[in-house]
Amino acid sequence: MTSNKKMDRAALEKIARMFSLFSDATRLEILMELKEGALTVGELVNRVGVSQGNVSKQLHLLFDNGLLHREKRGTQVFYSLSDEMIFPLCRMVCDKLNRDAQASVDLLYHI
Amino acid sequence: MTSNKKMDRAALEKIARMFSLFSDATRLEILMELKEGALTVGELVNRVGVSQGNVSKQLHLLFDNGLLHREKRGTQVFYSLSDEMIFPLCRMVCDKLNRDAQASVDLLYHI
DNA sequence: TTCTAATATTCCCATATACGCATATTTACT
DNA sequence: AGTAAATATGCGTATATGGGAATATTAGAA
Repeated sequence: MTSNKKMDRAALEKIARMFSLFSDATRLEILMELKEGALTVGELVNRVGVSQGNVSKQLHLLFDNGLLHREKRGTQVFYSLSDEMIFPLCRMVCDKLNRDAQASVDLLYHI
Repeated sequence: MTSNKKMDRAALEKIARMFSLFSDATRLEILMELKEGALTVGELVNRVGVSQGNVSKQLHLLFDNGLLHREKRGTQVFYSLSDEMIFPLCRMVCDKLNRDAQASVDLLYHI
């Protein structure tokens, strides 16, 4: 786990796959909307600006990869976060982007 | 920054773009190889199992997005990490994958 | 059962991209 | 200048995928 040995390709592919789940704005938006709690597919369709079919597909993708929890209630399906990891992850990326943006400002300032 | 307001689409696209840089095993491998310090393109070609042209392209992609530092020395080019963010990011993803794997084991164990 | 609402799935299209190969470019050295 | 080494770039291809539209499926209500 904490070894220094080179990470093998298979492990890197799994990690890459997980990152790829976060590499789409629509999926990120879905995850953000779920921050406060479970929502139905329909409610997510209302909030995110894409088709119902697409929302459903993205939800399944996230669910299949262990990022969402699913609960059917009548004809509705409630999805909720099964892992809060996404928030600190986004936070780190945001901080990096902000650092870069600030660096650009500093550069301009220097002129 | 710490507001609760909904993150807008443009911000999410930027974040998604950054995640997409980490969503390829070859790029992750390059980043891992650079953990101990700067390496030339040629050395990276030796360590990562893809063509020279491809390594060069991935390096440029990472460089253009502010993840690598570049230094020409004669005919060689040394690339090094300009941001260590990738390691805690990978760590969190790894931990998540390990939790899931462990959960699978537990599930089997339960039978 | 029939109808309706909610969700899932299929089909198709357009775009993105990882990759190898070949070639161009750059830099140092003779 | 000419050559060789290192890196970058252009081209073509195969694959992946986000998206909408249409359709199928599921489950409750009448």
